[in-house]
Formats: sequence, structure tokens, C-alpha cells
Amino acid sequence: MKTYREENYLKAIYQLANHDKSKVVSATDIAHWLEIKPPTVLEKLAILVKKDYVTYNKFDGAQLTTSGKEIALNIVRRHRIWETYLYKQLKFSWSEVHEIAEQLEHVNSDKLIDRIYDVIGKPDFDPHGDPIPNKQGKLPKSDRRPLSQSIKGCKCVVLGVSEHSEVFLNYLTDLNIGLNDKLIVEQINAYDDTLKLSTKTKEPILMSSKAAQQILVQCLKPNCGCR
Amino acid sequence: MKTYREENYLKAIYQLANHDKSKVVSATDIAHWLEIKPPTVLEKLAILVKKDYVTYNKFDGAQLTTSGKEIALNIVRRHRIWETYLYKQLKFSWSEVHEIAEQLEHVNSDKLIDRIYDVIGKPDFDPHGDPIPNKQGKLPKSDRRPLSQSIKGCKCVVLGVSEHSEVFLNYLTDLNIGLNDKLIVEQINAYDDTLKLSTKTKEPILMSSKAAQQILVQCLKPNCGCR
DNA sequence: TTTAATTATTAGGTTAACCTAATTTTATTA
DNA sequence: TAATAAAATTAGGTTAACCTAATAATTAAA
Ligand SMILES: [Mn+2]
Ligand SMILES: [Mn+2]
Ligand SMILES: [Mn+2]
Ligand SMILES: [Mn+2]
Repeated sequence: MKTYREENYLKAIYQLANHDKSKVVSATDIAHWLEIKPPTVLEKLAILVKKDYVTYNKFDGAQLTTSGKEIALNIVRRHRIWETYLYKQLKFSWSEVHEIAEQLEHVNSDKLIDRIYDVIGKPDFDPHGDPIPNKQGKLPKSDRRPLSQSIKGCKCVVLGVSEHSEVFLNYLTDLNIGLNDKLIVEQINAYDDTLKLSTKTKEPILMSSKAAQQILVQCLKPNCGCR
Repeated sequence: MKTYREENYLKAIYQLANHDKSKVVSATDIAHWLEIKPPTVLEKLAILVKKDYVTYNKFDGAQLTTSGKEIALNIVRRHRIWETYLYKQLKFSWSEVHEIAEQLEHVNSDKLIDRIYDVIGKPDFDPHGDPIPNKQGKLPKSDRRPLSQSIKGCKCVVLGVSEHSEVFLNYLTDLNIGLNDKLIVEQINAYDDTLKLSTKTKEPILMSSKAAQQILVQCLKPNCGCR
């Protein structure tokens, strides 16, 4: 039996491992992520190890086993399906959906998930451009890179964001930038890498390098020369 | 702070009190309802009393305070709104909705409830004919009585069911009886009170007295003589 | 009205999920 | 490399939510 707490641990390990593939996932990392203290995590890790959802040692940190990954990907699937449903069907903004999906992802009804996934047209990506795993846990792939890697003149399309905070998403909404929007890099400031971008708005907009690092795009012209 | 467990206790007390207004709600009643043991309930009741959600003594049993009733009615509201949403919007049957709503009722987002309540057209009753409390906890009223009280010749409309079990609801579905269906009582067997009913189906149907006691109806003709 | 049966309550125990403080291990830096 | 700082782990404690078994209080029967 898996409680929502257990689901959250497995999801946390999955997300931390995917966020930085080179770094091992320590108990402390998990503790920070879940906003609890390391001893609590150590205690739970021992249980998850015994249940064969996780392996743990100080060199490799926490790693999901096949069955642990299966559960984690299922929760990620539910989360992203709910986000998409809330966004498309119930008209929530892309900055609001995450918090509610954090709760809805733990509702246990495969039929419900199937139903709402049908209603939204079985999409491959959620409102933040994140891939929705299929029932077997396989992720649709898309090649995306940070907007900050664009060179001057690059024409590209926004396929996602790597930061999901409300403040960042609302900032993009204020700039009138959303998923699938086309951008043209008009200028890159040589001193601080601030971008001047043509968007769907009349006037070009300015964007900090910090923000550009969090926006994931794909070039629209092949061999456009971007890194 | 109220956990889903606390919400379930308060809802249980509300439902038990409403199921039989004359009987006091004992800790044992609550224990049966929640499928836990009486000492566990006693323990929790002490906490709910301290939080001023409940009063408890052996003569009056457990009784909700104003703030306890407020929470209970809010959960009932969420439950019935979700049931209606699942039924109308997501095409679940009236026998499936309860179980999923038991989980969804604990999702904490007023905006989500408001949104789905809008989508379903702000109805007053759920798929079982149960009244949906408004935000202030006020219940729309309807006068209904068991079909078993009908006299021969009575023409009435189904406004609800007092039993919510899947087996009973599926039985009604098999009989082709649903909410808002019109029924005419053609015959009442003098020995066992079995009813012969005209319904939307061509052939009249037979229904046991046991089932008729669980169906709530309203006469369509004034002063039709039913009890 | 005693006795027996039932029901309610208290006593005492377990597990999960959290914590702080102490200790041990590992990594830095002088 | 020895000292120091940082990180990981262990020790020990709390609270909530559950339990069973024992006791006390009611209710029903004889
Ligand atoms: Mn999210
Ligand atoms: Mn997302
Ligand atoms: Mn229900
Ligand atoms: Mn209902």
C-alpha cells in the first residue's frame, strides 16, 4: 500500500535525479525538497529500501528501483494530466495549476485519470511544456534548449519552462509570453546578455539572461547556428 | 488546521445525526461508520471537543458545534458538487461517483469547487437527489417521501434515494429507474406490498417493498391521497 | 432486585512521521 | 597533514492514529 507521503518521496527522488543527472540525490536534498529535516528522510528511506522502491548508500545516494520509478512516473503522469485538465478545461492559469495538481495527483482512480485524459485530447505535454509519461512510464521526447543559448537573429518557439514558480510564470504572462509562442532574438546585450525579443506584441520586449535561462525553446530554422 | 481525518469525523457525526434525528450519536456509532474501533474515536472526540468542533457526553452523544457544523456542511457541499461533476461532466454512473468523491472532497481549493460548480450549472441537488448546501451551509429543501408510502394509482416523480450502495443503485439502473423519472403505482400486492409500477419502459415492472422504501418521490397530483 | 449480558471507557501498547541535539564522517583549508 | 568546517547519521523524544485487553457502567433478563 502506498500513501500519499510515500508517493511524494518517490516523486521527489525522481525529480531531484532528473533535475541534475550528474549529482547524487542525498537524504539532505530530499529533506530540502520536501521541507522536512534529514533524520526524518533517513528514517523513511530505510522503509522504502525495505519495500524495494529505492536503493540508498552514501556514494550513489537514493536511487529508484524499477518498481519505485514506476510509481514515481505514474504520479508525475497524474500530476501533469491534472495540470492540463485544470488549464484547458477549467480555465486555470498556468501559474495556478501546479498547487492544485499537487493534491489531485494523489486521488486514486485510474478511471478518473483516463476520463480526464480523454477529455483534454490525450496530449503529450502539460501547460508548462513538460512531457506526460504514458501508462508504461515512457516519456514523449522533444528537443529543447534554454532561450539563453540563442544567437542574434534566432527564430524559435517556446516549448517549455524549467522554472515553475508562480512569480516566474506570472512574469512571463505579464511579458505576454506563453507556450508555443514564436520569438525572434533581435539583440543580445554584450555586457549582461539581456535579450531584445520580437514577440506577438507590437513592441519588442527586453528579457534578462536569468529569465532566458528558464525558457525552453526550439529553433524554427534548421542549422540556425544556435548552440 | 483540519486534516482529512478531522473532516471525516465531522462529516460522520453530521451524517449520523441526520440519518436518525431521534438517536444520539455515540462514539460506537462513529466507530462503526468510520470502520475503526471505539477507543480511537473517544480519543479523537476529546481533541475535537477541545477544538470546539464538537460537544460530547453520554446523554447527548457527540454533537457538532456551530463551527463543527460549518466544516461538516462544507465537506458535504464539496462531496455533492464533485459527485454531480463526475456524473454530468465526466459521465460516471450514479453508482460510481460516491467513492471518487470521498477522495476529491478533501482537495482544498475553493476556487476549484467554485469553478466546477459553475460548469455544472449551480444545481441544487446531486445525482442521488441529495441537496447541495450553499456556501453558508444552507440546504435547499424539497419535500420527498418514500415510494413505499404511495397508494394505488399514485403518479409521482423520483427525487432521490435514501440508500446509496452500489448494489442498490445498479439495481435501479437495471430496472431503468433514474432521478426525475415518473412512476405510476398500478398495483400494490396485499400480502407483501410488492409494487407494480408503470415507468418509461413499455412493460410495467415489479418492485419489492424493501426497494420502494429507499426511493424518495413526490406526488405529481395535489391531494392524491398518499400518506 | 439480583444476575447476566451488553456497551462505554480507561489503560497501556505500537507504528509512522515528525523533531532537536549529539555524534560521527567527510571535505576544506590553513 | 592537522585543524576546522560542513554534512550525514544516530540517539532519543513527541504526537497522532490506530489497536487489544481490562475495567466500569448500563441495560436487560431472570
Ligand atoms: Mn507541476
Ligand atoms: Mn507542469
Ligand atoms: Mn456520496
Ligand atoms: Mn450523493
